[in-house]
Formats: sequence, structure tokens, C-alpha cells
Amino acid sequence: MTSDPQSPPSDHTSPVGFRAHDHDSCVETALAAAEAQCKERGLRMTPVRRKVLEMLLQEHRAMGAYAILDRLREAGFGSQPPVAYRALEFLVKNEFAHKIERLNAFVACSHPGAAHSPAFMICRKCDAVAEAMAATAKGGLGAAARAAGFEIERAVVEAEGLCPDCTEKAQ
Amino acid sequence: MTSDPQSPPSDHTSPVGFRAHDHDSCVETALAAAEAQCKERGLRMTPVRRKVLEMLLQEHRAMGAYAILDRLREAGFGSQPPVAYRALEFLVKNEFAHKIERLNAFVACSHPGAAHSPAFMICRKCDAVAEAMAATAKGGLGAAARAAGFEIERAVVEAEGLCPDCTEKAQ
DNA sequence: ACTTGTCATGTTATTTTATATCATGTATGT
DNA sequence: ACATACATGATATAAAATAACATGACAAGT
Repeated sequence: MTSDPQSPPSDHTSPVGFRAHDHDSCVETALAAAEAQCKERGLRMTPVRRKVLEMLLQEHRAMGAYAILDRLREAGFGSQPPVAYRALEFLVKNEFAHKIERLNAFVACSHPGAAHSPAFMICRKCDAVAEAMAATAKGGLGAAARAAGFEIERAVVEAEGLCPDCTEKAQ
Repeated sequence: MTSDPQSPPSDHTSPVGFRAHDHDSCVETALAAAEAQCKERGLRMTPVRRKVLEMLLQEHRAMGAYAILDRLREAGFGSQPPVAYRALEFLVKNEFAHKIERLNAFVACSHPGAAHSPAFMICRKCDAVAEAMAATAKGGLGAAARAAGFEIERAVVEAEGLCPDCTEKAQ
């Protein structure tokens, strides 16, 4: 798939991904980076895993495990839920992808390699997802946690709303 | 089953916001406040809804819909999923309770009445949940959203880690 | 080449979480 | 007392996730 029917053209350079960009090259780059990472860290980027990551990168929005599974089937891989869930587990564990809890769905990571605690912006209309870096420890939550003596290990930060494109269209 | 092996002793000094307090009175107070709110806003705090809220307040930790359903059955209410989900939907919609997306579970609201965008701290060991006020619009995410032209309508903020008690015990 | 251990894949079955739908019941205002 | 809006109950099914077990690929050591 070379042109995503959902995403509108735009010439704007954007911080985090609601705007159009050279998608093919971005997928290529990200895949290559992931492979390199794997080699470096002694991980195995197998065909299923690679395929799932590629799908997520192509899509550039949250995909459910069963949508992924359908595509795996089409591509000739196993078609039972564990096949998809296992690939996703690998990708998520190694931060090549993230789970969006709010949607029970998955997205490719936009900042591969970077140690991160991601925050997401999810468009409720077109389901586009942009990833930003969260500074959980700094914000009000970090303060509250310190005050309460709570040790944050991991944080889910998911904002829901309207992406720029959908906001425009709404007017 | 009347005593869930998972659930902690329901004595009146369980942690809330990770701190011991007079639980019975806190439940009473919160229930009364909720009833008052309902009267004020023209909402109907029916028996099932009240019972579910009471359970959540008593428990003071995240409960799954089916755990709630079990208890409803014991209490003589309907025992099919929609009964629990509908009560929960009402409570969540009106902010008497919140859904913890990370756990597919529900907690009573700790700041009833206050207009809020909650943030949670979830202990991965004992499942206690504390609610804080999130200042999404102010933090890094708010800035990223403005930069990206994204309009935040709602945010899920859930930190996972160790509560003070479990941190102590771990040492 | 052969064996062994580790990790990945495939399949079956089941569990857990959540909704759609339709019938019935109950509270409230007129 | 009636209409009507909202709540509940029950049946059925969908959607998301995992357990358990068998098979296969592959690299490391002999």
C-alpha cells in the first residue's frame, strides 16, 4: 500500500505525525532501524514479527490484534490468535511498538531506540495516533507520586481528542 | 463465594490513597455525597447502581466487571453481564467511578463532585489504586498537543508501580 | 554429523471482557 | 390513571486475550 486513503495530503512539516510525510521511506527506515537494533541486542526479528511491525508502520494508526491476524493470514502466516499476540508481545516488550490501552490496539513506535515513556494522542474520529515523549516524573503526577510515596515504574498516558485534520473538517 | 481469596481484608483501615483511614465512614460519606449529587443533577441512584458504588468504595481497589457481577448475584440482583456493565456505565459517565484501562477494571472516584481529569497510581503488587488530579493541559503532553494542533478532550493517565506499603515490604 | 538446549511457530481449546437485542418493569409528570 | 422515559432482566453473541501442548528452526558444544 503506497498511499493511505485515510490520510490527507499536507505540505506541513510536523512534530509528531498527524501530517502526511513520505510514508514509504519512513517505513523502510524504521524497519531497517529495528533490524539493526535487534542485531545489536541479540534479538530475533523473525518473518512474522517483521511483518507485523511492517503492518503497524504502514498503517500508522492503532490496529487491533485481530485485524493484524487477518493480514497475517492473508500473507500466509499462522492464523490463530497466539501468532499475532506473540509477535505483538515481542514488539511491545522491545519497544518497537506500543499498546494503546484505551483501544486495545497497537501502534508502531515513533521513536525507536530512544529510551522512552511514551504518551499518545489519539484522534477519536480517524483513529490516527501520534506519539510524544511523556515526562511523567516531572508533571503533577510525579509530584503526587512522590508525595504519596509511590514508585512509578511505568505510565500509560493517552489523550483522546481531535487531530488537526479532523478539527479542520469539523468546521 | 463470600470471601474472595484475592480480596484483602475489608476492615476499616485499608489503604486509600495508600493511607489508612476510617473506611466505614468514608464509604458512608461518599455514598451520601453521591446520592446528594444525583438528586441535584436529576440522576437516579437506583439500588443496583448504589450497590455497585458501595462495593467499589468498600474495596478501594480496581474491580473487574465480572467480580462485581458475582457480588451482585450474591446480593440478589440480576446476574448477567449487562447488569454490571450498565451500572458501571452510569457511574463512570457521571464520574462516581472511573475505568482503569490498564486493568479493564473499575474504581470508585476519590474526588466526587470535583470536575476532574483523574490520574491513577496503581500498585502492581497489591492492586491498590490511588487517584490524583491530572493537569494534562499543563504538562509536556499539553505542550506537545498544542504544537501538533491536537485538541485534547479527555486523557487516560495511569502510573503503575509500587505503593508505599509494598515498597516497604520489599525491603 | 549429532545431540542438546533455547527459542519460535502452529494449533486447539478456553477464558475474560464487553455488547446487541428484545422483553418487561418501574418511576415521574401530567 | 396514563403516557413515556428510563431501568432492569435475560438470551445470545462478539471481541480480546491466554493456557497448554506439539512441532520446528537454529545455534553451541561435543
